[in-house]
Amino acid sequence: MDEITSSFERRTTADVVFTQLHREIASLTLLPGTKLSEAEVARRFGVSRQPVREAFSRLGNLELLLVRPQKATVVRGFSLERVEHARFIRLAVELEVITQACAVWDAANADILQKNIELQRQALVTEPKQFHSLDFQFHKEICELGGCPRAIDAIAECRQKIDRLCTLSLARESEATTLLEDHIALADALRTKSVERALAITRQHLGRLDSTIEEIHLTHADYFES
Amino acid sequence: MDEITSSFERRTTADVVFTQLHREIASLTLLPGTKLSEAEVARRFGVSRQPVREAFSRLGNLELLLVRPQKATVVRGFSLERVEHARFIRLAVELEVITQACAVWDAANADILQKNIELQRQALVTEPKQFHSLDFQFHKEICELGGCPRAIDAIAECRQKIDRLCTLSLARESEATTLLEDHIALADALRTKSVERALAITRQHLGRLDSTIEEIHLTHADYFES
DNA sequence: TTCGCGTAACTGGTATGGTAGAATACCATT
DNA sequence: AATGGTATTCTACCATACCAGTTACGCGAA
Repeated sequence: MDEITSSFERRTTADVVFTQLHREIASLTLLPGTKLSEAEVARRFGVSRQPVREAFSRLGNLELLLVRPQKATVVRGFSLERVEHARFIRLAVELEVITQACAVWDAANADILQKNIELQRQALVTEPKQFHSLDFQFHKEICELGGCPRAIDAIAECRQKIDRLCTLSLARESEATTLLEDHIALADALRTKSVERALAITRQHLGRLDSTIEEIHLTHADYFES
Repeated sequence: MDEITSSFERRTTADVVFTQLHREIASLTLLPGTKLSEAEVARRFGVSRQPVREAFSRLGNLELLLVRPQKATVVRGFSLERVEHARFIRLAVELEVITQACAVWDAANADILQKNIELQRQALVTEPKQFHSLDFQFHKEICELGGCPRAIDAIAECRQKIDRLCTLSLARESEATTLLEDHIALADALRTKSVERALAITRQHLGRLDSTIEEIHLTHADYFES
């Protein structure tokens, strides 16, 4: 999740400002449409405007901020187009990961994945909060064991864009059971190397977000840009 | 500093520096390993260090520059891992685009694509240089007609990373004939909505880059990082 | 000659002041 | 009251100066 907090390297002031602002935007502490100014943020953090500027630039690259010359910079809202694009890319990548994983899958891989599923099952009843990180871990292990270790980065990037949106949904917890069933089915399809079935499950699995996205689009239309 | 660089939007100094440096890096005018310093580039463009800094930051985000605190900034070399990752993502996206395109393809779409192919055929004998832009256009039209207009952006992003590498290859021209044949076969598969065949062709089509990449990895090992 | 060390010449990061352009408030005129 | 032009006040952008690490070079000693 946190490729940002690669905390070994020297952390510059700009890094600190960036990380904090990123957190606040992603968690919707800063709502879409909020106006930010270099000077104001600089005062808030007790630093000069330069590192703030740097942070703004990076957040702009991530499409979290809209900074236009000589005009106020604002927190970007959601865009159905961008969210659907991210969802599309993630689907495409996951499908190809599954395809390649099926080609190399063996019993050892299946066992490793099974262990993760057991943890998910436990988390579902004891610590639902932890389920999401296990979910991520599940997909990550498929990438790594399937021979596409870097694919998880692309997936995480897409997830990030969608997750900011899904923070608004209330129904996420109740879906965990369904997601776990998907994971079990997917692990089984992998074990038997049933490519077509694994792909179909993946499509359905990722498709479950669509209703959530649609719901939020209707209930929080004011947070959307276009 | 007020040269009318590009018509409508106001182009900041940082934009100009970024665009120019990007061009030079992508075209290998600036070779991997070349050391750049903010001050030096600033002098070269006759601007202050600030816009240069901004440009460096953006190029760093694109993994074209490696900027490390208190040490010299260098033009990043190639990395087989990064190139293969880009190739992987592109393949994944193209495959899913084809899948979705097959689902909605109709005769009108087939005609539009056919026109492009005719142009490619002509370009092959008259203006080989133009073939590559038609190639891009071909894939773009599939995206748009297939209902994934933004997918071409992701594809272009991957292409960019690979193209910088392929500039080093001599054999690209001779491959054009093969690529055209792929395009013809792909268009045919789409017209008949043969999903599996279209996917297989796409895999083969994109796989043709592998030998080129491998060749360059061997002949220009010094431009590679890891 | 070779090795060790200190210094000087870099590097990018930060702070601050000033500038041009865009938005807004406000007053004059109709 | 409605509207047009103007002045004020925002904004991000750019330039300059300074700082803290890093590197490289040269000098002196072994």
